[in-house]
Amino acid sequence: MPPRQKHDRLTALLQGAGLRPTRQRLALAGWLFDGCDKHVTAEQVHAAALKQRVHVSLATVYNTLNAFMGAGLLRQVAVDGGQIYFDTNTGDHHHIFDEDSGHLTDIAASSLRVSHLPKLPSGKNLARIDVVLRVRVRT
Amino acid sequence: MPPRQKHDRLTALLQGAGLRPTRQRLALAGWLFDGCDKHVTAEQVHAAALKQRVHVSLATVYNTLNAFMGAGLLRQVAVDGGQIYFDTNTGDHHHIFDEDSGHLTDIAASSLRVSHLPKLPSGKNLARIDVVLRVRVRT
DNA sequence: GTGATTGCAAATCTTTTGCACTAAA
DNA sequence: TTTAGTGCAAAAGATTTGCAATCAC
Repeated sequence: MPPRQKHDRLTALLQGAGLRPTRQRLALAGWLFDGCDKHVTAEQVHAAALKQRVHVSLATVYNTLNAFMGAGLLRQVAVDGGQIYFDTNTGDHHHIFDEDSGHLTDIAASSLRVSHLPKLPSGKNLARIDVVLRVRVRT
Repeated sequence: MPPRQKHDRLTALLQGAGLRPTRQRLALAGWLFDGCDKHVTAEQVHAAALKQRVHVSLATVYNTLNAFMGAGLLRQVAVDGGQIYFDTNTGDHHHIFDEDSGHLTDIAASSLRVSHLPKLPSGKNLARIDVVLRVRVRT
């Protein structure tokens, strides 16, 4: 995609989410939403920004990621207590977590089936089902 | 259960796990493994210990929880990135997570069914399946 | 006795916040 | 011009670690 068109697409994306398309947000969005699904920490996003010579402070990375989350552009995944992973795939899907490497992979919601759900607490609704297949090398 | 018998049970539990039954470990184990499944943070364990007038430092609580984890007496649950939850139920089960209150509830593995699993990365084995049903009040 | 365990404080790591400054609308 | 967003540094929260004192074996 030509740079001009890319810029316009990102600007539309951010404005559509009610976010001002600032230079920092455009840079982060350009990397996050390049079409490849990602599972990243704030630190990794910061490093990626610096690598493409865009100055963004780590605080702004956190602020931006949280803003993107609030706008529904990103999701959080919880796999280990340590740090927060942001998932650029906001569609209906699950994860494979490699316990050896700490690496996350998406799996389509349709590639597995959860059935026979138990009764939920009264007054509560199912918001989402998160499935994590934890794998590791055979011991 | 009489105190003496309880003490012996806990001592056996710790020794069986290869851990020395120190006063602190016995106190924490006595509360953690009282028969009721719990989902707790280190802070909550520390508070519970102090409430029953057992002096344990927070650092020791962490060390102990990690030792219990290594011995397979506890498990970690990841639901939100914030802090680590320790689960006293090490059996095969899943969770309901109440997004409004942050409260976790166990559900028996048999109360739901995960089928049609995708192909796993080659050389890797399925270590565990974690399912979290995220619920909240109807909006 | 000897090595594991503890307590404390300090260090580390991740994330958030306050505030003056800058940039978008 | 008006308000949202940014950068920095400092704060906050969670967890780990170094080391001397203590305890279980």
